[in-house]
Amino acid sequence: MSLNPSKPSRGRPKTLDREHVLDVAMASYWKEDIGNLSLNEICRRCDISKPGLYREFLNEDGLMKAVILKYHQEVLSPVQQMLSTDAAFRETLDNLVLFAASINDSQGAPKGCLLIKMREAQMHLGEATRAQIDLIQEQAIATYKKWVERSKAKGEFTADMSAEFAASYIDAQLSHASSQLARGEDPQLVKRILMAALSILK
Amino acid sequence: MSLNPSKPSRGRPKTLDREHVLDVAMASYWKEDIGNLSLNEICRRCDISKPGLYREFLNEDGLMKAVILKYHQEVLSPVQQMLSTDAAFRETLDNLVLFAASINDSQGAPKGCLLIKMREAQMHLGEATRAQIDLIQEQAIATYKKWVERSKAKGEFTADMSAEFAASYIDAQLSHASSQLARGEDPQLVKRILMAALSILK
DNA sequence: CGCTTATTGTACCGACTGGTATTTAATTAG
DNA sequence: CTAATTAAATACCAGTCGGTACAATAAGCG
Repeated sequence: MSLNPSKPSRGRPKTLDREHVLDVAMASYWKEDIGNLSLNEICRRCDISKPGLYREFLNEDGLMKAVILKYHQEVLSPVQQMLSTDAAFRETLDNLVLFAASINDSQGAPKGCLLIKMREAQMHLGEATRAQIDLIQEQAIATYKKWVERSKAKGEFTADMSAEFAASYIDAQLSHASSQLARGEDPQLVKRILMAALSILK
Repeated sequence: MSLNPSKPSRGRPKTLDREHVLDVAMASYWKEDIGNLSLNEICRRCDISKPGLYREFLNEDGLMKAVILKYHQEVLSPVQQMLSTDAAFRETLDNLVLFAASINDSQGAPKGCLLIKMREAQMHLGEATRAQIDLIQEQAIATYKKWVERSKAKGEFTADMSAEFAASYIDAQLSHASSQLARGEDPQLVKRILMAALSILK
């Protein structure tokens, strides 16, 4: 409607590129120590003024919530979609491992999952950010659970445990792998540990 | 020698109680968000002045290193000793689980392992603290490895994996359990996940 | 009693934080 | 053109941080 891309609105035209700011902020939070990344630093990196950032995101909490939302849409959603396909359980499980342990050794590349990293950051995350993280987390567990239930129905999941527990277990192991990667541990070892832990599902 | 407890040394008598400070600091770091605990706050809680703390511990890095050292001596050493007994592998493994998932629901009680919590704190830990953490970590892995090797020799460990990998795996799972507890997750669920993950060793 | 030695706490430092009041610049509407 | 509207950036705020200069204090020694 009014969101017409060619909107000759009143006032001074906006130059702040929201997506660019989110890109820079996401990469920064992902790669570096979240607790030591100030808004001032983000502004410096985006070459925007601080009031500009506050006008766009309200406050630090707003920025981080927007970042985690973008991360979910761009990185996590594809994985969740993969869990909704009809592929064989083991095949999907392998894909999950590949995703979690995906190795990108290029210097400065982000390691692990930003969501997990934020969840583990004990720092004072704002309420909105925290709520957003919890929401995504719940969605993930629910997705795992449905996946396991479908696989059980197909006879592809035979381990003796509830779908509920299996979902928690899978989430826990993937989270841990991400956390190890973020800490800089050897990706090959992380992958082996993950595969060993998930082997109880076969 | 000269460390005689009754030393009528010159100068103004010392009133700063090093052990008390370490107790308070350890409990604080253990229970709360490490990144948001300032030296000022520690001083307030110990009722000491800031220069007093600096004289005793040099700087924040020194304090944290001293804390993690105390934690190792008081909390971790007994566990490592347990791993050096001749008890049956499974029995020791059960004890390990009990320790890791030890439930203390009293309000404000520390959850999880301080060492793991510090390792995960992405915040800028000082060099001395970081080195101390790495050292203890290496010791732990080495202890696990020896334990597995002894158990293999006794025929009590039959899983098809190297002692090296088993040690990493055990450490990883215990770390993760600690991390979950610190995050406030349900201790019963954490324990079930841990037991499931360690079941591949039996 | 000073003199020396050692520890104390007050009061401060510069740097940085999240957040904002205020002015200036760029555009459309009339 | 002027007025209205919107966004821009400068310059600031109070608060906190890790860390320190320095003077006061309390003891033994002579």
